[in-house]
Amino acid sequence: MTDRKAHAPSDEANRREALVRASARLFREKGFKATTVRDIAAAVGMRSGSPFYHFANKEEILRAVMEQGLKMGLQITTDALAHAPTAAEEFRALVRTHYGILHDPGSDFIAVMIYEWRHLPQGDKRDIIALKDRYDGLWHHTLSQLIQQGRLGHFTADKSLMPDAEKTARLMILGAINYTVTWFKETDQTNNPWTLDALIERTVQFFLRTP
Amino acid sequence: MTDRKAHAPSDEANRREALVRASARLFREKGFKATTVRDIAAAVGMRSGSPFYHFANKEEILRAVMEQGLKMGLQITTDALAHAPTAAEEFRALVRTHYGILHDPGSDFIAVMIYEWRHLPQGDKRDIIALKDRYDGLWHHTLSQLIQQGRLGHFTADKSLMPDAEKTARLMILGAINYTVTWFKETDQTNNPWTLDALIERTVQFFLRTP
DNA sequence: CCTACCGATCGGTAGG
DNA sequence: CCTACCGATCGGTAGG
Repeated sequence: MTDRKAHAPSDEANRREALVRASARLFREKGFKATTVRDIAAAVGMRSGSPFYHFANKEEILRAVMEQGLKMGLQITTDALAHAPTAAEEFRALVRTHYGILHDPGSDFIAVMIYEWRHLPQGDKRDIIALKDRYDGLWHHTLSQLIQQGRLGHFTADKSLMPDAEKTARLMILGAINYTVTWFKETDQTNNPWTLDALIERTVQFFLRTP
Repeated sequence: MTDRKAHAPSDEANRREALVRASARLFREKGFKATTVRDIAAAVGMRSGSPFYHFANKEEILRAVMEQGLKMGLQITTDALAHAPTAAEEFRALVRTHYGILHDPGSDFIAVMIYEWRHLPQGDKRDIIALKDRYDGLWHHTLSQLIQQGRLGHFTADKSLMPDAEKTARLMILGAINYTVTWFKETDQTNNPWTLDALIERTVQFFLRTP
């Protein structure tokens, strides 16, 4: 019954998806401005004008990269949290998952968001920020508990002196992890002590106080 | 005796300096690739071809921005450390000075280094890294003492389990501070609790354990 | 440091 | 999704 000559809707979606993934990798490697539409087209075997069949302009691709990154990030983080029995285990899951989002192969979307934020058109920023706020909410939930348990940060006992303790902790911890996009490269070298697993372990040990 | 028609060497140096400062601001605002040589020339009142009298190409300007930023950073940090009587006071001075390097008005050089590192030609990277290593050395000196005093990070008592404790602490703390270039904007709004001074205070309180 | 300019490249489009 | 193309812009240079 299906017309074999017509493309199924999923075909078009697949090509679009391929463009987004290739763009994410190129944007991360070379930057948004230094990546040409011709680079993107070539990466998926198209001619130079064809990406504009799927996207109105280059900025639309950037938006799609960030949107997909945040939606995937929200999904896998929610899943990871579901299996954590304690706040400390939640924290470990958050750190591990966030590092994965930044450094797993083929996962360039959030790194692009960090580096190329200023090239996103103003109007699109609002939508992306709304997604990012949901992601921050997951961290907020866990960090609040850990602070009340006195397991995060060297704040003074008097809570009134540090009303933004959770926000401070969140900005510092996520900042430290996000900044690894500028220097961390996983290598296959034997004896390299800075594997991704080691980085996760050291990060947790540095920030989380054992009771 | 001086020929009044000839430019003194300092005139040329002043124009070069103006180009570097204007470029730093533009590179930070728009990015290296999105900033045109015409933008830079216009910012100092030159015509489009004239920056090439001072620099061989656009990348040379980027290199000058980073080099000047690190040299200035080394200078003011060394000065700030000279007046700190204890390791804890050194830490406070390092945090305060580093935030100043990132957020003081007219101080865009290191922010550009963070964002535009990949656009620096390979050969230039080595020289800049050498300067950066000297800067890291200042932090290393202070952080090592604080770790031995047990005032930094939640490492286990057994030191052998965390041989890279100082490096971990340095990467996490400098990462957290450097990442503020992506979100921190000083505003004049009354009642805004996130002034630069508050950020410095919260950062120190978060990372440094009071004995 | 300016004038005048060049070759290359880029994002995007019309028509199929 | 391709072919063929355009207007605009860009880094950089020659000659003064």
